[in-house]
Amino acid sequence: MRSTPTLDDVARKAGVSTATVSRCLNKPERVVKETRDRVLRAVEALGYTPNFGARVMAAKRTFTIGAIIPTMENAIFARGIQAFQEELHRRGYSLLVSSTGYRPGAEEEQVRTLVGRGADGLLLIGYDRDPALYEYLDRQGVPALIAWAHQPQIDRPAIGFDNRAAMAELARAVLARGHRRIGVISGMVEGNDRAADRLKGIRDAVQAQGLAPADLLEIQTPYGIETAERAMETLMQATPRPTVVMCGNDVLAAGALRAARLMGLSVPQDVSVTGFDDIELARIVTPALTTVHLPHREMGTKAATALIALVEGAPEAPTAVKLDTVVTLRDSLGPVPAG
Amino acid sequence: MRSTPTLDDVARKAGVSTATVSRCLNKPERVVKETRDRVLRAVEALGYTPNFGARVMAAKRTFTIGAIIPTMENAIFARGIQAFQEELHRRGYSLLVSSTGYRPGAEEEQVRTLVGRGADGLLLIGYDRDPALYEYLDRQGVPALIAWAHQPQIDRPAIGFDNRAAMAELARAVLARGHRRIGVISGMVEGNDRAADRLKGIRDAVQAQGLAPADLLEIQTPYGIETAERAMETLMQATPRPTVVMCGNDVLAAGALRAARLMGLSVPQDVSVTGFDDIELARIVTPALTTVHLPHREMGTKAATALIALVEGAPEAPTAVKLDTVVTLRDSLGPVPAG
DNA sequence: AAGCCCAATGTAAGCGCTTGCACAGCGCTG
DNA sequence: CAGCGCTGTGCAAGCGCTTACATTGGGCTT
Repeated sequence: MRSTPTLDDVARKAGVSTATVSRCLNKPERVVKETRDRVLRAVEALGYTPNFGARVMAAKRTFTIGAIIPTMENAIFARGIQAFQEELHRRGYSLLVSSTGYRPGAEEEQVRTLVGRGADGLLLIGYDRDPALYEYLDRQGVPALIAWAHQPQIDRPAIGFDNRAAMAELARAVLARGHRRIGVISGMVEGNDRAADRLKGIRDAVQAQGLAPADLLEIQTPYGIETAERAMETLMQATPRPTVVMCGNDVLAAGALRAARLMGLSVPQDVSVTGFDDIELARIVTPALTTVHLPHREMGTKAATALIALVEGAPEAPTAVKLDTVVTLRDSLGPVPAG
Repeated sequence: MRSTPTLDDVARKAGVSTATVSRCLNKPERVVKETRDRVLRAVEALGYTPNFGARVMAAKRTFTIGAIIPTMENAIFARGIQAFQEELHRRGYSLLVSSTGYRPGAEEEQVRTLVGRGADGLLLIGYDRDPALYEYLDRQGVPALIAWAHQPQIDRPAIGFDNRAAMAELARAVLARGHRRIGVISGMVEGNDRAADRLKGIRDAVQAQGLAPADLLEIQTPYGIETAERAMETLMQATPRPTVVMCGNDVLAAGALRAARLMGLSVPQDVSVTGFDDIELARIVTPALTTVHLPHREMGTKAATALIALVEGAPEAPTAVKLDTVVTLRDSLGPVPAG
């Protein structure tokens, strides 16, 4: 049984040294065409594939990027990561994915694992994490790009959306329709700056309107249809009842919509509902969701480009990039009900 | 600047040899507790992480599994892969993901890339592919597990569902409600045995009922809400109009539902609609979808276990595993309309 | 024609880890 | 109490590749 051919085998077959073979494969321009052809023919004949481990060890590069996300089950991550992977692949990199399931502490462990595996760069979600982790990455010399968030005042390479401003804009649209009693179903904000920012955005707009914080009925709940249904039920029992429920994302909004239907409330006649993200779901539910559109695919693609630039030590360090969001009005938001 | 600690550093700090440290990490039972504790303390203190490349090279294992899926944007893959990754992580493996976007030929290239990167095993979707690819994998000694499909007559490790039987069962439920004029919106069957099997399942049931194939109005279309809407419009223009439209998956069904609404048809009074997969969507749309529930998470988890067993050369080669599916009746399927 | 430079290639030193083998020290057996 | 088998540890040889540095030899310059 002959085992997989090595560089040595190729070198011997082509009658050159291993160094030359290696150069042929990595910096072809440093080898004269004639030699190169001979080597490449030998590579072909032997069906040689470089041994990944050895290459990593010697070159200290893996052409692998790691991404740590909360979960692939949320369409927004799935979509962004999909685009990210496609672009990475186009550029010759592979993607190692890992998920935390929103478990605190899980991220740190995964960062270590991925760095240990030699990931050349990391894609991380949001800013919120132990500063020690950032130090660790700096010390290891592994560049990290923050995605799905954008905070210009923080000096870290990032690409994302201004969740706070976007949600504030949506809230203004809500206020403009006369709503003053506002229910909020937010995701858990701890360790999730996107959720926190969205909540802040609502408060910003409400305050700017001169309303008291008490006019805001806030509930925090883990993401999920069912949890949102429970939250909606609670909200609808308040007196006076909110005339609109703003949700931290579309999934929560879908749950709210469902709960409303089960309670016999029609949307938007009895109560309005808004979402955030504009995933496919938003257009499918009845009534269609008023939400904020986020260009997830564009973000994924640009994240790949930026991270590769970082990894390859591009001259100009990419900094915080903000992607535009669009408040998208659909049927789930109506004027405040009479009475 | 001190760089990353190595095995040597740990060994020196703990006052043992590198061999002992290595054993502590890999086969703890071969080291006496006292020594082990000392070593682990040193590991902790130094913040040591094994160097991946070196480990791969010495051990000839990467502890990396590759998965090639059509796209993460479909919830069924996202969910299954999420569970797959979680289990892999639990067992000390990492996941390299790659997607084909249903592009023919893309898979072969990705298989080569992943094998080149030293993936210890591969997760592939469905059976349908060039036999040369299987040969290549066999030659390279890289085990592959087929997921999301199950064909007992093919002797390959696989884990999935009997799409054909499951769809046939759903079709029988449809027929039992009196429907005889059946529209079908299927995914593209070429190179997609899941889609093909589901279509066959419908035909099986219809034939068993003694109906003519012409009673089936079939349309194939790429997966997507919009494409399904177009297909639904076409179907609804047929005379006589189908009284039920069976869709290849829930996403297509969601599109069909939407098109029906836009055409002013109510479901299930004017026309019934069924889906397949039972993703979240199915419970959210109005009316809720009658569909076939597939245990995607369970499949992902079991796939991880099975693939690791394969990789680690477990004595009993796992073979084709079939997971149970459940026809789930909801409001979108009603009796055949009168008249 | 000697001397130089440079391009093309070879030599060999690791990279950090795993693991087969050797060895020391112990408690038993006979 | 010699001899044995075990267990726990150390020694050191690679694993296959990249790359700094050394070597070679042809074409120029002067």
